[in-house]
Formats: sequence, structure tokens, C-alpha cells
Amino acid sequence: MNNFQPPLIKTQDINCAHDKRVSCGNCRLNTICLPISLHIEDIDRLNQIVQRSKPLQKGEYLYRAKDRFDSVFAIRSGAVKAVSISETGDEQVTGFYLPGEVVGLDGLANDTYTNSVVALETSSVCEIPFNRLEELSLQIPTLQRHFFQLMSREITQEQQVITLLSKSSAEARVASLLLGISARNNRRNLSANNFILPMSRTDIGNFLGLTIETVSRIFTRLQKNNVIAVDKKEIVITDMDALSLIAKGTD
Amino acid sequence: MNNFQPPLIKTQDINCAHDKRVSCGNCRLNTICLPISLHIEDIDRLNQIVQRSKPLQKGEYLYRAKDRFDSVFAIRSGAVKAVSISETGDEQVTGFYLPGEVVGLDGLANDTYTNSVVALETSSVCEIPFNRLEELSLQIPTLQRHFFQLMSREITQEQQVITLLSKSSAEARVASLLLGISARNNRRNLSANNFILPMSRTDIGNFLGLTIETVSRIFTRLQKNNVIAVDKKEIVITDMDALSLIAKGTD
DNA sequence: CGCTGAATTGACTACCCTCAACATGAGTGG
DNA sequence: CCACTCATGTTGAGGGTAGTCAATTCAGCG
Repeated sequence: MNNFQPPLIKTQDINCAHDKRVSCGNCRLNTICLPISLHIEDIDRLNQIVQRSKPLQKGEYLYRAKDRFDSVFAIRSGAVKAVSISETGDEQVTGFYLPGEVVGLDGLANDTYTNSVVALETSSVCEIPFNRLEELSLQIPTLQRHFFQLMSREITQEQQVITLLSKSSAEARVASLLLGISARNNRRNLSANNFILPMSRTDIGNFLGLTIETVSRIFTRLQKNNVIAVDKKEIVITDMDALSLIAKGTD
Repeated sequence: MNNFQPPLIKTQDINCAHDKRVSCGNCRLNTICLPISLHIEDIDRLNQIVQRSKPLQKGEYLYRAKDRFDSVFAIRSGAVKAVSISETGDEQVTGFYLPGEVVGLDGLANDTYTNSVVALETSSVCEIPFNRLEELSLQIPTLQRHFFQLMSREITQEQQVITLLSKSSAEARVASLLLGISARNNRRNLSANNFILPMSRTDIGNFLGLTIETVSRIFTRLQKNNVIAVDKKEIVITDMDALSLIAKGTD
């Protein structure tokens, strides 16, 4: 495999998760992000429209609701949350997005974003101008198909969240969230049993429709029952099967 | 405007909601369904790939989860629900779809539908084979754009459902559902204050994460407070402002 | 060292679920 | 026409889960 990197750039720089000098072709995430199943020359054309900017710091906004929509963003490192503000003014977390996942798809419908996206920790993103992506999709059928699938995946995942919120007990909701993050970490070849939660208890509670007190109580309860070990934001899943049963709502 | 109908077909037949002999060009729903903002000749090309079949009877399946995905469907008349079956076997209603709305978008992600779609009453649909739509989208940029927007709208609507389920009291959930159906009826030039619910209390409860008893109690409570009038499935909204306040969660 | 914000824990309360009985209406068959 | 069933919806009583309010701990930071 050819190495297109200029000789002055050291490999360890390129491999840094926040580094801007990464192309879609050599990105570690390209099996779960956009370019999957594209030909090498098409990946290159995609890469040319992707813009990489300096990392977002924790709490910084990637975009805000009602901003004019013109790009979607792939998370390259870190983690973000999407929040929508209701008419009554209170926030609602509608999702968490980890590296390889794409945000901004809500903006197409009305040419303005309906959500705001905020960094939960230092995060870098790849900006993909949508009109460029649209043009390219007309020329590369595989890309059009892939983008359709990306949006469809977002739809199915949100339907799973709806199922989660509609049915389950507080314990099942928390268990499902942990399992979800575990699975997504695993997909990125990270540990499925041991990870750091990027979001606060407040964000978790907001997302799951629970108060932070309930979230906290459930963490301690799960720990007492030897299902997980909690140390602040660090989670160790000690009994994956038990956690799955709890998520399915076997009380 | 030309009339392409064969002379033997009477106008009142064509205007029947379940009639198969309707083209996208003269469909009453074409301002909210797919063809919006397409040129007249492009509408015709779209129309040629759309298949119209005999109406579904109440309880019949349009498609089932795990069926091979090959079409999306526009609801032309009636009403359907989308349900997903969890691993534990119980159903979850993930959405209701009224005329002009499109179902099946969840199927693209994995080439199989993740939901089943069931008719709530006698309903007719327009089947749009996806590979044909995909090809056409490559040739008609407006159609590609429109289909992206359609999927995006589905995403934003589901995020609203997530917000609804995550935050609100039982009363606010029911109120929001009623307001949602009211608004969608209004968009089709039907009454916003007076309509028939196509779904059962069981479906409402399942969708909103409530028991049917709670749904029933809330209907009677709203009626006692002169916000709505309920007679079986017929709803009259007598105080729209109050209903809006309740939906926003002002307790 | 004190301040601030996040997280935990406890006591009490309220909302919604569970279980149950009853009502209503459509369809069937005598 | 009435009696019967079955499905759907309504209403009531009681209990459990999660919310509210409050106090405390802890980490980070100037």
C-alpha cells in the first residue's frame, strides 16, 4: 500500500486522533464512517471535499439549532451530544455521537439544523459540505447509496431509542445505554468491557428521561449487584450477560 | 392543464381516495408527498415507477420486519402503524403514518426492514421500488435532494418523539399526540379540531409508553376539563390553546 | 483554603402501573 | 329479536417506581 504522506510528517503525528492531516483513505474509522465500500479513486474525490478544522474544546458548539444548514459532520475523535431546545426553553439530549458517526442529518429537512451539537470533550470533526456531497453523490452511485443508508441507520437507531424510552424501567434504560456505548466502542476495536463515559450524569438523565438522582442510584445498585464497577466516569462491565438481561427488562 | 384520463373513467371515481387510477401529477397529496417541487416532466417519470396496488384491509401487513427491502411506500389513504418487535417478543409502535407520508425508510440501512407496517384501517399505498428511485435520483438532482429531505424529516420527527417520551407526563404525551394528528390533518386541508383517531387505545398507549388505562383516564380527564370532547375514536378539540399548554407540560 | 459544580445518598411524595370489575359494541347463532 | 361471546374501552382501589427536596461528599481550581 502506498504511503502518500509527505516525508516530514512523522507517523505518530498522523496517528494522533485529533490530527488534521489525515485523509479519508488512511483514517482508522473509514470502515464505519462514510467511505466504506467506495473505490479508492472515489474515496479520494470524497476526501477532497472534506474539511478538517481545529478540534472543538469541551462545551464548544459545532453548530446551533436554527443555524443555516450547509454541512454534515463526521466525528473523528472525542464525543458530542445533540440537544434540541423546546419552546418552553428546556433542553433535551436527543443523542450521543462517537468517532465514526455522523451528525447534522437533521438539517436537510428545512435547511436549518433542528438540534445543537456540543462537544462533551475535546473532539475533532470532518466537515462535509452538503452541496458538494450532493453533487458527488450524483456522480458516484455508490456514494448516493451509502448516504441513503447512513440516514436510514440514523432512523433505525432513533426508533430503538423510542422503544427504549417507551417501554423500559429506569434500570433497563441505563443498562441499554451502557450496552450501546460498549457495542460502539467495540466496533472501533476498543474494549467493550472497560470505558470512560464521555457524558455527565445530567446528560445521561436528560437523554434517558430520568433525574440525575435516579441515574446515580441505578449506577450504585448495578455496582452492588456486581454487574458493573463504577468510578466516576469510568465503567467496567463485570457481568455482560446480566447487564443484557437487565436491558431487556427482566425484573 | 391536460387531462390524461381515459374518457370512460368518471371524475368521482378518480377522486375516490382508494382509487388506483391516480397519477402523482393529479394526486391531491402531491404537495406533501414525494413529487413536491419537481418539474412536470419529472413528476411523470416518477409516476412511471410508482406502483399502485389494491387497498390493504385493517390489520393487513404492508411488510414485515426482516422482509427483504426493495421499496418505500407512500400512504395514499387510510392510516398505518409501524411496529418493531424486540428480542423479548413484545411489540413497540414506533410511529403512525397518515396520507402523504412515507414508510419503509428504515429498510435501506441493512437491506431488510426493521419494522413491520400494519394498516389501522382500509388503506391504499403507492409502492416506489427503491432501485428505480435510486436510478432516477441520479438523473434528477431535485429528486435526490427531495429524498434526502424526506429522510431528514423522518429523523427530526423521531427526535421530537424522543423528546416527548423522555420528558413529559402522561397527560402531556397524549396532548402532544392529539396535536400532532391535528396538525397533520390540517396540512391535508382537513379539520384541525375534529377528527377520527385511526388507532386503538392500545396502540396509543404502546406508542406513548403508557398503559391503556392511563390513556383512557387522561381522555376522560381532558374531557372533564373541557379541553376535548371524546366519543370513542372521534375527537373534538374544544380548547386548542389549553391543549397546547398541557402538551408543553405546564402542570 | 474556600468556592463551585457534579455526584451521591436519604426521606418523603406523587404519578402511573397493576389488578380487577364493569361497560359497551360488533358479530354470531339460536 | 334476543342471548351469547369476544374485543375494546372505562372506572376504581392499592402498590411500586421514580421524582422532589434536601443534606452531604468530592474533585477541581483560583
